Amino acid sequence: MYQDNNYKITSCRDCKVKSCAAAVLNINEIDQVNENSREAAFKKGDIILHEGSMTSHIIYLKSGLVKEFQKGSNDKEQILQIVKKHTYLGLPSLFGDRINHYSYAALEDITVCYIDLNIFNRLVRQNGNFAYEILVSVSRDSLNNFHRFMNQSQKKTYGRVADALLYFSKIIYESESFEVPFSRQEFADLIGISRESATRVLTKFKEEGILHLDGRTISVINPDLLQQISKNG
Amino acid sequence: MYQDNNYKITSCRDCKVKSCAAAVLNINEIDQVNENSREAAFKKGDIILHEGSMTSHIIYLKSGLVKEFQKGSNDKEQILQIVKKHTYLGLPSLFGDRINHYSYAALEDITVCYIDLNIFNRLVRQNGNFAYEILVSVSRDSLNNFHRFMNQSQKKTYGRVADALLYFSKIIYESESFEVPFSRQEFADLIGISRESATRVLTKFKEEGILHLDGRTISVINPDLLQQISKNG
DNA sequence: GACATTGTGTGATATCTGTCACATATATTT
DNA sequence: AAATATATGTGACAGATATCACACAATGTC
Repeated sequence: MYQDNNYKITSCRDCKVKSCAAAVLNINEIDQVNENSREAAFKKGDIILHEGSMTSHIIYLKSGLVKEFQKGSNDKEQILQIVKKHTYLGLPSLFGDRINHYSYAALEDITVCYIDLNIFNRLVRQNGNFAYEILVSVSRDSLNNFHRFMNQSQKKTYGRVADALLYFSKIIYESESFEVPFSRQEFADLIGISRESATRVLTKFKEEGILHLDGRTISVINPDLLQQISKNG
Repeated sequence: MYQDNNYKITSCRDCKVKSCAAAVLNINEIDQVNENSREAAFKKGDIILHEGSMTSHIIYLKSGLVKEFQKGSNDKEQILQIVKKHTYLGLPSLFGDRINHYSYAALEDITVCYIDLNIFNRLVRQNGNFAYEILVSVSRDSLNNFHRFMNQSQKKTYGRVADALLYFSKIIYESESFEVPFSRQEFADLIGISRESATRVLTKFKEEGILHLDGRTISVINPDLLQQISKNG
């Protein structure tokens, strides 16, 4: 569903997102970004970036939720993380081989900014505070990947499901009740188990009074117990 | 086994490791580092950093091999990666909460440099090229964690063992024949399987003529087949 | 060299989890 | 509203892998 206003140019000076580059850039630098960036809107389900593609622009997520994923060699989709607004997408790829290692898809209607790669690189080298911000961001990404790795490596199905629920509850939605933006299959892909196993564990948790289930809406009743299950594998 | 010359002060100006900070720092900056850093030697098996400790200094690995690991909640050791010389240890932790998330142990006799954290941070903000180098390093780390995660998530035992062998052969030792610096238990910890499974897969590979085994020395005979096994899970 | 300690190989078994099969529920289209 | 497609729940089963148990080898210690 392509729409005409999909690509509209706005001014970075007027951008209300103060957490982005603007916070540590001076007027001059912001204008540089402004002249070499554009805003774009995506509809729920749209693919923003496809793994394997070359990086030409940095993408900054202005609003909405995005899933970061990859298709394994066996064509199984593995979801790496859910990206919240005010985050740059795919930074590690930029400072590596410049090939995007992940795909990104919109989980809801979103807006992003495309920033020219050369400008971005120049700013990193020019503005130490900006570089530091980016370093913090990439570091967070690294630790996230590490966390996922440990989860996968040391936890069994129950622990992983518990972990995913806490992830949604505490980090993504910051609420005990939330609607998972995924089908059961996608939820399973997120934690690397089969759809059937995901279903079974969720109903088990429901039976044990740990949570309420109503379609894709989940209410965590006993987060402490979830925490314990997550911890003990 | 503590020894007197464990901590000896040398000059960064004279440091022969040109790949480190020195490459992108000017004389003035190098002197700053020099005044706030020191060299140290560790014996094989020594712990260099313990997970959970606060970060006060950056550690640069000058020579030798180091294993990066973490003990899970179930006390099971998970080895994250083998770190080669000319690498900073634990960067992501520095730009995050400043708590070391990993432990590091020397796999052989090594030397490291301790660099004052404040100096390091100042340099990042001051020298864009230095910041960029660090960004590349952290990005590599992030992608490595991601790679490990995908391996864990999508591969079964055989694929993981094959992958580990290729890792040793191609990345760590760059040779078909090498002595694994690990016990079978540690080798298993590296890829997140049981000791017994590790043994079984290795002997299976031996029977199939993929490799030679002589204690901890492994010779890869058929790397192509290993590659295929790794790829197909 | 004898002993203790630690590491390694290998079989038997239990458990966990993916796969298949199908019923039911929900969403979408006509 | 009926029909079709898609998503979800649930049982039966097979296969993979951890665990347990123990024999044997290697290594370190006295």
